[in-house]
Amino acid sequence: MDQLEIFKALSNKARLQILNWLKEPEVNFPGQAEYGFENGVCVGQIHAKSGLTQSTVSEYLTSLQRAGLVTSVRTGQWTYYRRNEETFAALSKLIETEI
Amino acid sequence: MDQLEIFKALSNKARLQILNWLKEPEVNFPGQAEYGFENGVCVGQIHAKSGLTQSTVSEYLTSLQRAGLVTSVRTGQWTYYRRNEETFAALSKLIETEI
DNA sequence: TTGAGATATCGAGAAAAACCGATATATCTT
DNA sequence: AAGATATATCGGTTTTTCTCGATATCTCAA
Repeated sequence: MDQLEIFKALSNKARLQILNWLKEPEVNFPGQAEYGFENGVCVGQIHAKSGLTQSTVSEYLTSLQRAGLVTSVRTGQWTYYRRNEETFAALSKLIETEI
Repeated sequence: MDQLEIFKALSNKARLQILNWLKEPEVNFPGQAEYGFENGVCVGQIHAKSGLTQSTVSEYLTSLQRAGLVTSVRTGQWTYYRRNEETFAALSKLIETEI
C-alpha cells in the first residue's frame, strides 16, 4: 500500500465524488441495473453522471485502481469498477496508528 | 474539516515526513530539548532536518496547519508546531465510515 | 469481416504545486 | 535605536496535475 499514491488519488474532488457514488451503486447508478451490480459499475455509467469526458473518467478510474482504492473486472466490452473496502479499512488504520 | 484540503496536504513526501517526525519530537528533534517540547517543535529545527529551504518548510507547515493537521503557537521569535491528533482521529473515522 | 459500441491511450494546453532565493516582518538583546 | 535571529511572504522557474479532443484497441453483433 503506497500511502503517497493513495493520498494523491484522493486529492481530487471528482475522484472523491466517484468513490462516494460507488458506496451505493444501486442508488447512484440506476442505469446499471439491467447489467447487474455484482461486478461494480461500468465506466460509461460513471462518465454519464460525472460531467467529465470519457477519457478523463477512464484515467481517473485507472489512477484509483493503481492506488488500490477500486478494483476492476473486464467483462465483454465493459469494465466494471467497484470500491476495494480493504484498502479503505487499511488506510483508516494507518492514519490511526502510523502516519 | 475539509477533506480535500487534508488529502492535498498529505499528498507530498516531505510533508508526510514532517508529520511523522512530529510523532516523536524528543527522538527526532534533540536540538529542541533546550527549549522544551511543550508547545511542539520550532520551524528552524524542522528546516535543519529536512534538507529543504526555510521558506519551503514555512510554507509546508502553514499548509499543514490550514488542513488542521498541526497547530502552532508563537512564543517570542519562535513558532512551534505540533500535531493535532484530533484531526488524525477524525480523518481515520471519516475514511472508515464516510468516504 | 465489417461496423458499432465501450474503454484505453496519446498529445497538448492550462492550471496548480513544488520548490527556491530574496526580502519583509517580528522579536530579542544590547 | 541597532544589530541579530526566527519566521513569513513574494516573485519566479520547473514539474506535476487536470482535463480535453482525437485516436487506438477490444469486443460484440450482423
